[in-house]
Amino acid sequence: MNYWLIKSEPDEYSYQDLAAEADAGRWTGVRNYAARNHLRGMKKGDLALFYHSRKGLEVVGICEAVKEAYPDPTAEKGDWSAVDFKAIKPLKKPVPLSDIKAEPSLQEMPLVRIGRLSVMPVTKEEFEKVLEMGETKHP
DNA sequence: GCCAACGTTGGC
DNA sequence: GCCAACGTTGGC
Repeated sequence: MNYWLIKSEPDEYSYQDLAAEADAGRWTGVRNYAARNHLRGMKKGDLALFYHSRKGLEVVGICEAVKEAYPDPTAEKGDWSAVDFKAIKPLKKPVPLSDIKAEPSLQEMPLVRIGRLSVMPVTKEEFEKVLEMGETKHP
């Protein structure tokens, strides 16, 4: 079991959009090699924090990988990957980036260190700490 | 809207 | 193969 954090601009694809999907939502559009390689490392059943970038700037919910990396159908050329996720549960209280930056145990997260990375691994400890800050128990 | 950080591209 | 220039992302 691995843990991840995925980012999306809520104007493009929000957690609410993912939660509204009948089955699972397709995570496409990654055009960054580091992020793509992380996508390919995901296994079915892995859990991910869903973060709203640009607008919101907060972790809003938890989702689960239900289909492992496959060729991104939105990529006209190049070697890119997509992963399917389903929403598990929203956080009772979204955890803003400012709180993550203020939490000493979360300073090593790529979210804090490498702002532009859109898919990143997080440790079990980091994952659970964010859930605790969002007052949601481990699903 | 601006600017910093990072990745990618292209000239040499 | 190096490095400068450019483009994109994302926080502020």
